[in-house]
Amino acid sequence: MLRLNRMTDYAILVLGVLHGRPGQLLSSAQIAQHAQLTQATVAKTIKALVAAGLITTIRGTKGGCALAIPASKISIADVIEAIEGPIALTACVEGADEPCSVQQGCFMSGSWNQINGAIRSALDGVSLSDLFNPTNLFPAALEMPKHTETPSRT
Amino acid sequence: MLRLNRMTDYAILVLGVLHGRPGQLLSSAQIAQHAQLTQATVAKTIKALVAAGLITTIRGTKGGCALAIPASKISIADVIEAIEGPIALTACVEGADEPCSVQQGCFMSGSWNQINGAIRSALDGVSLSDLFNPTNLFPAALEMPKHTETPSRT
DNA sequence: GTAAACAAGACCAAAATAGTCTTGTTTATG
DNA sequence: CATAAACAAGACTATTTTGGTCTTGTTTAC
Repeated sequence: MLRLNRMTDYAILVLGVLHGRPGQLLSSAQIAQHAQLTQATVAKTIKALVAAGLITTIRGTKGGCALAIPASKISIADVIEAIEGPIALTACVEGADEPCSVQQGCFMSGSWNQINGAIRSALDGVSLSDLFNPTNLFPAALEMPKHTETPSRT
Repeated sequence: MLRLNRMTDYAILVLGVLHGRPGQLLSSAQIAQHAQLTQATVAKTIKALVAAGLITTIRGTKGGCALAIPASKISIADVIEAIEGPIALTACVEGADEPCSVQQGCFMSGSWNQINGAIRSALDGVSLSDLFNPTNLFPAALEMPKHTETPSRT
């Protein structure tokens, strides 16, 4: 199923909230409220997004988070990599933690790298603003929708 | 990480064994031996591959398995779908079991479908024979390598 | 100094995955 | 026709991964 894990889903939600309120510093509690998640879960998500350089935070009272770079410059691939690590279908790939133990390196790795590259560029080709403002698809401008229930993507 | 689950890895191994011995009927025990897996695990893998129509089996003594269609006609996407179900990054997609509960359908689904389509075609573009005979990449003909240890792909 | 906010990691719970086992059916062979 | 070899199918268990919570610490505005 190649499913994204739930944390990645949350990350997209969090980024969507920030995207919908440009220029504002939002606390993790505020984000949690808008995304319908607990503050603890949002904090965990934020940690990964900060580490990846996608959002910036300011500590202390009056602190909060904001997008570090414009949503149009953040690709889906960036988000997935921030949460789940490198995008690759197997470990038979350069830089994998635990290389395939098949003799003389995996004979398939060439093809897998090709596949992974194609997937990577598919994910790189869609930015968060494409995702949040699908005005290309539906010319009538849409508001940033509010998630009112659990995200629930299988 | 978008990783394939281990069963899919096994499936590719099993198909690789069959591909390496064209025209032969191999029992699950023989396949298990060549793939360095237990017979029970191979049997489970075979079940899914048969259900997907990728291999055929003959029951009874002298029975066994063989590829149902040439390896060049089986894409990676076929194998993944056989084991893991539909290829899609989220459930925000037509036909998902549990649709995203966001109001009025998920506003992102258009973009996700686009992404999923790109991934799907990347996986569709590589056949098992591409994977097993990467002669395009390395002109010198390579033998079907033997997996001598656990597949171990993370 | 106090409270609001981020930071980081330990830890527990729940869910998904992998693997095993048992029982049943089919069929070639002597 | 009995037997053994092979597939078929599903129940069940164990392991691993993931998700979520909790605690403690640091920073900073007031």
